[in-house]
Amino acid sequence: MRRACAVLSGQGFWSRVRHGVQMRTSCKDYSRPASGFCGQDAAADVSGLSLSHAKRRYCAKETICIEGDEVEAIFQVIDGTVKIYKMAIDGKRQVVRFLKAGDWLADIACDEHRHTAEAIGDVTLRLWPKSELTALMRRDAATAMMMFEVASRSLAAAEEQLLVLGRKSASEKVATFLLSLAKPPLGGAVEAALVIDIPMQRTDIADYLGLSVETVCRKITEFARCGVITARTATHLQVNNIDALRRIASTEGALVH
Amino acid sequence: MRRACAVLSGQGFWSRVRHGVQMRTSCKDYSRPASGFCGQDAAADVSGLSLSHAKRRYCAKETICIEGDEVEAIFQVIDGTVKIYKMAIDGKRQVVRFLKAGDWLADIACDEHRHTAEAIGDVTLRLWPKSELTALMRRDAATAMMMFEVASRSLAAAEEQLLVLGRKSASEKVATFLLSLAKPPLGGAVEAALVIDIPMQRTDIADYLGLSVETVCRKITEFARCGVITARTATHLQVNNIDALRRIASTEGALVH
DNA sequence: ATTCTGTTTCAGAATGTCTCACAGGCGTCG
DNA sequence: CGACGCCTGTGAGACATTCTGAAACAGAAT
Repeated sequence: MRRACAVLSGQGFWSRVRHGVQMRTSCKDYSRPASGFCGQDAAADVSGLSLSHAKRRYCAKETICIEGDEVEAIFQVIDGTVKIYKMAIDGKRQVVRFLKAGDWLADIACDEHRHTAEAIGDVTLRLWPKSELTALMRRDAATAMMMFEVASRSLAAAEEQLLVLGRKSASEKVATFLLSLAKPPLGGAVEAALVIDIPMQRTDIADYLGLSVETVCRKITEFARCGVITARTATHLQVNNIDALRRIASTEGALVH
Repeated sequence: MRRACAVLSGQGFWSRVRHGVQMRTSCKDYSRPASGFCGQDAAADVSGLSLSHAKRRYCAKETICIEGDEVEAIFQVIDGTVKIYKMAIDGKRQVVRFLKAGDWLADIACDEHRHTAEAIGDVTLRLWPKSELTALMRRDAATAMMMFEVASRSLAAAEEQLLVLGRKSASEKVATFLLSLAKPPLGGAVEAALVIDIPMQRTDIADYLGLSVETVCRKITEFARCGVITARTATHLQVNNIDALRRIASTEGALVH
């Protein structure tokens, strides 16, 4: 049903990257300033690896890698948001997670990508050839340790999401999701008049939370009606009462019934 | 509601382990032969670590570690099954995964346990002090690499489970679960007259699949009525038609209805 | 400005799952 | 031995969410 993939296979991946060839077409110009910071997390810097590695820009909706393809590269998001999803054979889709600046996609342990990655909006990535990183990990304990921590963080997030998917109601799911976006990106940013930016579409949110698009829309509208949030635009919400949102996110089943 | 935990805190953990003191009481005798193999996976052996490390037996329903407690040890399951779960503040429970022989629980990257671990039936673990393993990982790339692979495997399993929880129906969930148990433990074991052993209770399965106990029971009965499986006892099911089970597990939404 | 495409929202009907209640089997314990 | 608790299995009704189809709406392209 939704399959638009499986068009471009994994051959010649690196040559395409190095020569800057677009894997998908119809891109705009890259006039934005390139934000040069590399990861918000200190531990996210690869000590042993030269940071001069291939940076690559992807434009909105461009596919970065496809589930089932051979893993040739590991990447870290420098700027933008990437969605990672899996598809069941019957077309059902599950967004596994969203990657923000600083996050890694490190499928090194398997030969095939376990998910499809797609750019939401324009995205800048730093790419590392799998073979190179693997070799480095084998001889440099610090790098291996760092990658272990990357994997552990992903695991913690995935397990947190299991609780959300398995045991939370639609309201709780949406509230939890909004809260996860409401986290100030880095220090500062107090509670008052918190405006959150939602780069992904409602469809993606639905597939991330295991809901239908309609339910996601409805719940957001519902929160707005209660005054908990104010919808400025579809992509910008203002959180008026973050405590109420927190209550909805976790205690609903216990208190409200 | 279900909280029986938080009784025993993490202090003196290692002394209890080394002296073989039971964390919970009322245990039966340990008359079973101790199966001495360590992990079914070649990669699961820690090359640099002495295998003479503390082995510890836990009896059925004994708590191994508690969510929120300080992480003092990493363990590998030698024999038996362990369930790993998280609790929401309102008492909702989500079983994150079940650990079989050879599986690891390696929460090293964080200071606090992200989940509670509890023995299902009697269990034998091999325990490694966190500090020791961390130190070894820092100086031995092979160990760090191995732990990275352990974390990656867990991540792959968790992400697979996200798809199950988020996008599968009750029938699909239960069928998928039964199939995961039906995997022959190690080579051999052909299709014909496959009998699967279910060590965990219906409640645990329900909390693993994000269903109610009743639904789990109902679906298993349903499969039995269709002749796909035969229920010998509650803990032993015979799979008569594994292909039908596979169909139910993945294509139901697409074909039927 | 106008068309086009895709997103967001809405409402009613259909359905799946949960909740609540209870019965039977089994082992434990007094 | 019977009482009790725990786990499993079953039924009927209530509820939440999805499905279906349709209508506004926005942004991009023409």
